[in-house]
Amino acid sequence: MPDAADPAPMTARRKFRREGEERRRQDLIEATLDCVAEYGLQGATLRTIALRAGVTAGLIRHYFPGKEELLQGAYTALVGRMTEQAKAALVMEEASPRQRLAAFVTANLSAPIIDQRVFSLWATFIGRAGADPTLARAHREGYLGFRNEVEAVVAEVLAAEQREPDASQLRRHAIAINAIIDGLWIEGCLAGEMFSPGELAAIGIKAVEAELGLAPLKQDPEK
Amino acid sequence: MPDAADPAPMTARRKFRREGEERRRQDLIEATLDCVAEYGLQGATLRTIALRAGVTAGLIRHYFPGKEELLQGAYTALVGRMTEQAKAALVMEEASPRQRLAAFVTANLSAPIIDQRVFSLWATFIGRAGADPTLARAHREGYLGFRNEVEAVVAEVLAAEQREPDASQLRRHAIAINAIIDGLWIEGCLAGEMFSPGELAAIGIKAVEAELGLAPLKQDPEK
DNA sequence: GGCCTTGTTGCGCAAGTGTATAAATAGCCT
DNA sequence: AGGCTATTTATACACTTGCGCAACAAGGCC
Repeated sequence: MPDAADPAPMTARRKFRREGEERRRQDLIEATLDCVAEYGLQGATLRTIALRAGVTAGLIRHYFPGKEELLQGAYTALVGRMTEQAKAALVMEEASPRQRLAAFVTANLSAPIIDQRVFSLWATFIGRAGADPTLARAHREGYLGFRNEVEAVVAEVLAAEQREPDASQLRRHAIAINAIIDGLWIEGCLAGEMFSPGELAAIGIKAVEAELGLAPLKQDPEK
Repeated sequence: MPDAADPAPMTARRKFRREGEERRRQDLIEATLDCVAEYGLQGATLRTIALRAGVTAGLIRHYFPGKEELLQGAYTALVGRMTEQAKAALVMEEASPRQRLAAFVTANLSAPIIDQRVFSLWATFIGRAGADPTLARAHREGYLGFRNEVEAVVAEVLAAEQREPDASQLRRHAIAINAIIDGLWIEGCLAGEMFSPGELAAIGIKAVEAELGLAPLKQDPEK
């Protein structure tokens, strides 16, 4: 009785809630992306990630075999979201091919695709592509998927203009248009304040139409 | 005599050579860039860098107050080299503005500017621009410098064609052309094998000429 | 040649890292 | 209500990290 003194836990054990497995995984991945975007790969430690997710570090190992798998999961989620958003701008039915192309360019050069956080994540991960074949392949697949979408719309646009480009020309157009969008996307993410709202999209549309040899729609042709 | 036993250094102290200050700094910065490109920011530890540079880790502190300054120095050196190389393609005298523009595009889309290592470095550092104002400013300055160069050549090209674009048009052209070059540069660095030699340059030149509304030089106009 | 400066090494340290594992408790099932 | 189990916490551990410091020696100077 008297001997077993009061356990007197000086520090109470932390309260916690049990969450569904999928929910926790998503939370952890989101916290990982937050940390990578904010502190870089070196600053994204398990403890920081756990803190951001509102759990303790040990829990991560319950959902991921190790840090590497967590990062891979985070990158996969990021790429998935990016390509999904980019392609979403193409689904508008009942619009002329040209309108769809313009809408596609505009969507890819406006919020939420123009976003500094996403750019930071993209750059941080893609910077490792040279050393990590997994990343390199993931980029390649995403890039080709995106380019094929572009190529499909371009084909529609040119068909509507009674032009019949061969496969080689189509490929070149798609590569060039993809580059235009990528280049403007980067600048918009890195220094958005340098451009007035809608300016990047306008520049992009003009450049794309020039690449395809399309006459401007409304304005008088050049000066 | 007998007491002070043989010091008997089991391991001999490492031999070394004294190098000039500037030489050592450059070596250390180069080793840093190597490590960052190969292992990322997290893998670029003082010990790894020192090993690559052929010195011991402690020496780094003799030349840089801390790791952060070393990384800043490395990034500064990288940016300097990149812009220097990019601009070097413009110095050719005795060439028509159009030839200079084409040469500029070609140079920026060929080796050594198309280079996976440099791209990895660029991406790794620029990914931190969102969180590090120093990096953001460095990028901004480099970008504007590059864009101004582009704008100057564009002005020359259009002047030679008897066209008189206003400042706003010139700005838009420069932004678009810069984006074209950047976008193609990225693809060339990330997946160079996907393009035949000179293909990116050819696509870039065509896209730039389309953006400026220039008729192709040799071939019959379009198809 | 011997000294003196200082570039350079070698080692130690506290903080932080990813991983491993035991102890606790939240919440479902009966 | 009470037990079971899987989720979650907490702690330990081996290792690495950036940094500080004292000893050492390379190479110029007299």
